[in-house]
Amino acid sequence: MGEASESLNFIEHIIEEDLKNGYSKEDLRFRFPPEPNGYLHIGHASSICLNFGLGLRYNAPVNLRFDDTNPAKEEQEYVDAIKKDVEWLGFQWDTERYASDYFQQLYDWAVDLIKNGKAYVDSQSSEDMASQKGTPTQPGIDSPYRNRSVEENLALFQEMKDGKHEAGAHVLRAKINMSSSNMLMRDPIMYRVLHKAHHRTNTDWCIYPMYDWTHGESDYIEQVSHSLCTLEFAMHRELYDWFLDQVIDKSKLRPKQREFARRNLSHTVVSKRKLLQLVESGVVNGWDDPRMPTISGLRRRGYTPNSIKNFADTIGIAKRENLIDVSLLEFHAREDLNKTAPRVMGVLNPLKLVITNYPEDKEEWLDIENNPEDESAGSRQIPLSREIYIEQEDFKEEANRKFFRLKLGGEVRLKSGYIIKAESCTKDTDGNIIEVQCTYDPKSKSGSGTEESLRKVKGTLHWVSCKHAIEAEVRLYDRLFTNESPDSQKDKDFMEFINPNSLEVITAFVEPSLQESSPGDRFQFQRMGYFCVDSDSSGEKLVFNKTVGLRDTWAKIQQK
RNA sequence: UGGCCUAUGGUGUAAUUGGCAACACUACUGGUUUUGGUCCAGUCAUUCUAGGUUCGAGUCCUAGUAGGCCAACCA
Repeated sequence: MGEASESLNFIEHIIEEDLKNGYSKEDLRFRFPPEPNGYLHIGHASSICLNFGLGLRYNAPVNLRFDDTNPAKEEQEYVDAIKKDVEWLGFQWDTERYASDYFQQLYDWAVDLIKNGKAYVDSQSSEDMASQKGTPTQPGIDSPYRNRSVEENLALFQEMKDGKHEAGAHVLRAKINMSSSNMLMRDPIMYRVLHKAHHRTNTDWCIYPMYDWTHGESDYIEQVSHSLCTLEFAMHRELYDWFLDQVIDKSKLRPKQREFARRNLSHTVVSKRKLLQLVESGVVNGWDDPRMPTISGLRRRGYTPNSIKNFADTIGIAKRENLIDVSLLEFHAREDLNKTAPRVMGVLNPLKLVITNYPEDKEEWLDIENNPEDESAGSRQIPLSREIYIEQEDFKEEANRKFFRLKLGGEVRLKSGYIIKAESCTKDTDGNIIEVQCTYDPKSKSGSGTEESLRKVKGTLHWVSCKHAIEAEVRLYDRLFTNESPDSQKDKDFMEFINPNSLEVITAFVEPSLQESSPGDRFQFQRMGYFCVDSDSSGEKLVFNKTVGLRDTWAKIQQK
């Protein structure tokens, strides 16, 4: 596949530069390193596309590595969900790894560090250690335990490992520099005691390594060439390199960490912690609620893997702050679905329409194309009878010239059917229109080739035959937050911006062919938008999620 | 008061490394259309500011300004 444009992002420039300076292409290796403490979201999708995209571009292996060093938060459920999401996006990892695979190696290296006087056991409370840490503008002070003997450190660390100490009693710290301008270099913790079962190693360990000690060494073990992470880890790079220096064998490849800005999406939050909060507070119905910006939520909403990958490619990768408008994500959904989603008829807000000159007992099946964008999609038949449903907003008693739809005395075409003319309408006692009476021109049948069928009328309506229609639940979604950047408002919690109307459930009428649909199927409801069969759907009761509406020029005209 | 990072249309990303600021989205104009969809054509920028180097600066230099990040036994 030739890229239309050959513009490179800054990460690719770095790799190209490395290649130019003697790096062998065979040495390139990447990794996607999620922590299994939540579901993946659209921001992760961007990172997945970056890392796996690099793998594809350079024909290099990409590992899926679970950063599972904190059994207090991590669960197998998340591991499974993450694997499913990456696979669904269409990527294949080289090997499945776990940081926990390296616990023994990490431990052995830690012992080496102690022997080399590069690490020590600190036996203070976390409060005491925090108070000694200093501030960004003031240096910290040394721990009273900083100069313990190697023998004592070794013995204590062994006891920690053997479970002889309570959580919090001791930690292993790297001995670096308590007055570094980088707070992370002020003797960072490498290990803490934690009497918690781990989802993979169970109770084998009661000390667990910290992120900084684990991540770079894991990259080194896997011989990852370029370790890409988000900007908030930029300050960690110095420590990443320091830890690497302690164990590196010069004959092996030295991984390098580079940082990119996380992608923020408007009108939502992209943070596992905040998404968890939405789930636990019941604002949404789970991680895969179609309103969630999680990969599983987008999948259930009806997004395709392609739409998400194209989105990620389009927004690219850089180092500056950003807030990507959700309309760009929606564009990619439409773009992909337009080419692939079969068109069907579905009336969301039904208004009954009677064709008074259409025989009472007559019904006919009309040919209709499945997708005008895809000839090979073929056609199907839909039933017409004397009584049909049209969309409420498609009829007005009177309207100006800009209204192309049905009005009294006006004509309109029923999609793939006949031209009808509105003669009269019926209202209830409140003045609401409850029925429209029309006549049709029997010679105007679509595709019949008659002079009448070739007549141009301005409007075309979608419709379904009353007696053939099937009822379906349709879930309409709106943005989850009313603010475009809910979590960056000063003095306001993001929960204050929740849109109370983000979900609307209605009963619609859809064409009978949809009876055969199954969960995950995606359709375009003609003139309305893209819809996806929900996992709650069954033969008894069809349930559709609205993925995204069609572009609506008419709505814009009305606004003026 | 310290350190690190970043500034290009309303939004996101480019710019052959000093040579006509490009692509996509959004918005707005028109055209086509049996989806007010799709498709097609067009419009929308003092590259944060001020100086400097240069025939030539988004790119290099100097000084500012603005924003983000950094003190969890989280990752």
